[in-house]
Amino acid sequence: MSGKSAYDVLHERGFIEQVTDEESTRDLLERENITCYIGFDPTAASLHVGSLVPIMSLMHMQHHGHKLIALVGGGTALIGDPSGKTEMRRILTRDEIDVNAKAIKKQLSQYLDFKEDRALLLNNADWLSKLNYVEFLRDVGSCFSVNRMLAAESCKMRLEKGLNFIEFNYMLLQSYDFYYLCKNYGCILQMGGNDQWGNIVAGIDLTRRLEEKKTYGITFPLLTTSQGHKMGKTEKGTVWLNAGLTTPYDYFQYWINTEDLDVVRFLALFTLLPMEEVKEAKKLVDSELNMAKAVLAFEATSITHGQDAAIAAWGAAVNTFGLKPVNSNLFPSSSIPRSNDEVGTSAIPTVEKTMGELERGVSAFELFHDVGLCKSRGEARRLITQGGAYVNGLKMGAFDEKIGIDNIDKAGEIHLRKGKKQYIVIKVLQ
RNA sequence: GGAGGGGUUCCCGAGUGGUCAAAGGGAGCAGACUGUAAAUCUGCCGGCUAAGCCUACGGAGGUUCAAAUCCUCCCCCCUCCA
Repeated sequence: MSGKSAYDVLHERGFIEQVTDEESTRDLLERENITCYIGFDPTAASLHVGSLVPIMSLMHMQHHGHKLIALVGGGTALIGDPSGKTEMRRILTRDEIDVNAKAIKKQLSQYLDFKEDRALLLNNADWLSKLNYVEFLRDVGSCFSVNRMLAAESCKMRLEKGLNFIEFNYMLLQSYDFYYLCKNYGCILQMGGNDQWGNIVAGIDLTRRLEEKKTYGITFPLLTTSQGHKMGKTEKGTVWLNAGLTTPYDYFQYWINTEDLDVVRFLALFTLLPMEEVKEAKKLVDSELNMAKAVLAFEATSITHGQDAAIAAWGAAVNTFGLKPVNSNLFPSSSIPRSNDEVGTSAIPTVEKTMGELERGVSAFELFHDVGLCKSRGEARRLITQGGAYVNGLKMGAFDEKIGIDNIDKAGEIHLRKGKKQYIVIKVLQ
């Protein structure tokens, strides 16, 4: 990397929302290699796009030689963090959390290098579950002012709705984590979403009181799209990082559908392309802006699913949407293919059918439902009646029109399409 | 523990015996317009080859020709008091 420090990089790429002590944090990251940590909630078996900002920040930190601790909150998930949430969430069982924690550990290894202790994966259940209540109250609880906790922004929202004691304790546990990591692993920087600000500051206070050590905190902006939508949520649900839950094709589609106003911001956050190239994208409009979206989608897919999957997803987009190749003068650092010569279709969602199933013909609305394009037959009926269903590029007329062997093309496939964006290929097996 | 207020379709939220598959809004889907963007306009928006039937208004019973609406018991949430 260049002469830039990790702080500069995070700063210029838009990762930084708040810093507890900006000047000394910047100095620190320029001067020495430190250990930092971010917590991940094991409330699901996979992380989703919402966790990508922390993950990317860790990647940058690692590239600059800092040591990482990815903390899986196996212990704190038993409590449930109330910060920034309007309602209490379900408390998971110990077993569920353990399963999730393992999956997340594995997932993070795709992004971060855990070799030779360059990064550590820890589970706070290892120490939190051993705590003794009375001792904890005396040693840690005494350091917290309830008045202050109540005044915290993160608490206010919940005070209106109701907050029970177990959640109210969350801050103490997360603070204890930071103290523990500082003491045992020399970790002096905690990062997290801006909703974690209160917890991070509390951890810094606690560490200072118990260890007499200065520690630091950085928070990331809580991303919403320029429409105000949460990142990583679509009509289909959460966009997961696990290929089994969200296919690379859908993942690519998620990114290429980025709103105009978000493209530059997202290129900076979610790709590793040099900032000079990212900044160039500010000038792009129309078809060139769409190329920038393609690059964003390609790079993001490549980071999460690998380059082969990214190329396949890109190829599918070329086939289905007529995606144009990206001009060679744009984003020279990107390895996105520059021509459409060797495009495969493998990444388009595919369903297999046998000849026998199609011999007598299947009513169109049944087929659209079976194949998963419509949630119910009724929806499929409406779709077709309203003129939003296509077979091999031709608009369907009647909802009960039969689809059968006559519709199979030379490649042995039937192409179904719902609206403009959803494609399914039926592969007919002999 | 006492008093009061609530739990309605994906979400918010109206409805307090039939006209209710349930107003309105949001989300979503489709069409037009476009750039796989946004905005806008139009249609759709529980299931079922469907003028009918089935499933739905926290749960279980009951009253009634008829219940989301009335009664009984139970569960959960919120507010105030302790």
